[in-house]
Amino acid sequence: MTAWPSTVDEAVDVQARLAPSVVREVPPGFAPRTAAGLDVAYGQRLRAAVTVLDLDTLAVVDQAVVEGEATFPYVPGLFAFRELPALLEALDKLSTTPDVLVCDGQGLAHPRRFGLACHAGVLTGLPSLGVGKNALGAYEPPAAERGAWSELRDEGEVVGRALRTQDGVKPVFVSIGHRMDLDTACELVLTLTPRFRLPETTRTADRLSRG
DNA sequence: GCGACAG
DNA sequence: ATCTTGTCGC
Repeated sequence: MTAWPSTVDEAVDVQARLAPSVVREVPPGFAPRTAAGLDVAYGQRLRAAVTVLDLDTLAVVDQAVVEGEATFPYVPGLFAFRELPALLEALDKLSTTPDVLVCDGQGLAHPRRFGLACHAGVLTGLPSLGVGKNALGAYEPPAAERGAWSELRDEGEVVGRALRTQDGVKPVFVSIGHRMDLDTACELVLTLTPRFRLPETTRTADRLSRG
């Protein structure tokens, strides 16, 4: 439907126009049974992968891969325009609809409050959240135990959390995408990290994207 | 002006 | 993101 922008200015405009659509709360009775992991790998071409995990067993119950050309350069703050087109195609190829999208990157923790996770959520209408390996905003290191967290702030505003998913390892940076709240997002991330720093959704999608 | 800057 | 071997630790 909507064409993807090809310039930085157009992309920034798209973010400004879509940002007000973000819903910062979970749908009534939200009780996700599956979660999707989204990731993209780059080689000669890009490979977008989506895996769908059962939240009880963390087993992969569905997956899809799409290959394509990178149509937008990597520009901090405009990450979604590089990865989202292919990721949406992969989501379309799934035989099931996941209850929540777990994105590899930021959601609300973004200069214009519209990172990849927000963009993915708004365009699909699905609840979503972002888990970044690096932060955009400022934070104080959370306590060393798994489950400990501290606020991620940008320009004085709380935009996410630095969440420790394993004892003594670097925290991940969680922010809401769409139809989501921070408590629920962190709860989900902890469910998805029984053993490693990164969510199983991200890990399985990452493996799939590399073949 | 300079550095920092999700993946 | 990607270029890349061995190595330390559970």
